[in-house]
Amino acid sequence: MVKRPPQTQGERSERSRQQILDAALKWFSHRGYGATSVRDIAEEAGLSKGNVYHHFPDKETIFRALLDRYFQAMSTPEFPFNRALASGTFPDNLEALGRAARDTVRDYREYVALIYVDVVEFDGSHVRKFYAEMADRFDAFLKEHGMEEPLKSRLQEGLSPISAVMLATRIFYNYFSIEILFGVKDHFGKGTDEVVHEISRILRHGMLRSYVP
Amino acid sequence: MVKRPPQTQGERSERSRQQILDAALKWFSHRGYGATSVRDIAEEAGLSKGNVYHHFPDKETIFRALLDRYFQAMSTPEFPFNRALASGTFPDNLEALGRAARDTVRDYREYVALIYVDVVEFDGSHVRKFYAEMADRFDAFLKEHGMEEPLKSRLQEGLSPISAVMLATRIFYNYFSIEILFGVKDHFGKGTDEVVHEISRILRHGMLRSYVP
DNA sequence: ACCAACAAACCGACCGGTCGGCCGGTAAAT
DNA sequence: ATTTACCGGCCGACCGGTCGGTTTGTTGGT
Repeated sequence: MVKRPPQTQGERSERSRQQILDAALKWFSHRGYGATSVRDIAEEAGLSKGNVYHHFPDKETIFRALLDRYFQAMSTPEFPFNRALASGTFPDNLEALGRAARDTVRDYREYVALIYVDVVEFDGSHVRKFYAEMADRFDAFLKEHGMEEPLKSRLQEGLSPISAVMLATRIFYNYFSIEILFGVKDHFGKGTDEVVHEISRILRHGMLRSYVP
Repeated sequence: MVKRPPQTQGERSERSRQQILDAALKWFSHRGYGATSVRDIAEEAGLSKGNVYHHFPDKETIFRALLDRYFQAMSTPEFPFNRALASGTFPDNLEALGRAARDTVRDYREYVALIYVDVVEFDGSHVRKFYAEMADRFDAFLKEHGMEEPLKSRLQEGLSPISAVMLATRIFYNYFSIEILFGVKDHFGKGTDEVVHEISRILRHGMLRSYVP
């Protein structure tokens, strides 16, 4: 006697919803929004087109739901990059942040592609808020973890902790976006680990030889 | 008696070609490849759809021609960023490079959007080569301008000039892509000029206070 | 009995690409 | 200098097929 899960209506409904979102993520991230048809999504999800419209009012709502999924995931403490940021002392953990950025882009590459889709086809209207609030989120994060003051005392005179963290975050995310999304291995002309180490060194101590003032 | 330019066939043909490319750039960069119709392009160019197919064998060739246009422009010495790189001493001219990156993204924002389109809808197949060869291009550029050795002697032990230039280039381009393409002003939480200055400082001397070893 | 979950038929608009043919510029033949 | 033959630029109709969204109807859990 197999234990058939009874599967209530609510469970079935939620399951279909997620199937639709998963299918839409796959298509939107590989063909863009406008070129993806609701038929493609329905077929990929194993449901009828009518059913898709039963769960979502229209195509754009599906797209927005996917970006919400992503931004919500990025805001939890369990998010790999946030874990890396919280578990070490910045900027001593720059190499770990680099690896976390790589893992993030690798695991969420389809969502990152969605950002490009939004910038092109929606003028960035769905992602703008997220990027505009990024600095404030890092600020709150540093304060919550009691990192701001100790970090500030280690930084160069007049350098804000937020700028330092933002800079490191952006360069690592950008590097691995090109490696993973663009499909370009070693575009700095050398291996990934070496690049992460070199970037970390430069961010910590600069590219110029130290000079005695 | 108005001096009507006689306009030979060849001139007319070239003019139509450019009108098609300009129209295609506008649509591809705002709606993506798949969601842009050849009718849109023809209408925007003031030509018939049949005529578009007289000048280009198919839709994808138009897209490729646009990316070629862009990459060709970026490879000339007259390109603003290349001029800035050639006209100062790296990394003393980081602020100038930052401004050149801003001007570039501003002037070529539609082409930058095309890169996102290619990554999403063509898996990056048309832009991959350009990014894969970027480090080599910078290497050749530095050698041609006799910058490599003097720069190397100023850099930290074991730091390659290419990595230094690549890092600076990527972070500035990325910063202004978010500002201009994503439409997010001051996403580091402070004004643009200040960010460029802060990034330049960090790249040159690091974020950490100097220490006596 | 009722309503959520689903499928399928359907709508008008639009898709990329092709086609036949018109028209004016170009050049060889006269 | 004129005629004639040709060619490239160009147009609009047309092809089979697909689009986002709606409507209608069936099924099955509650």
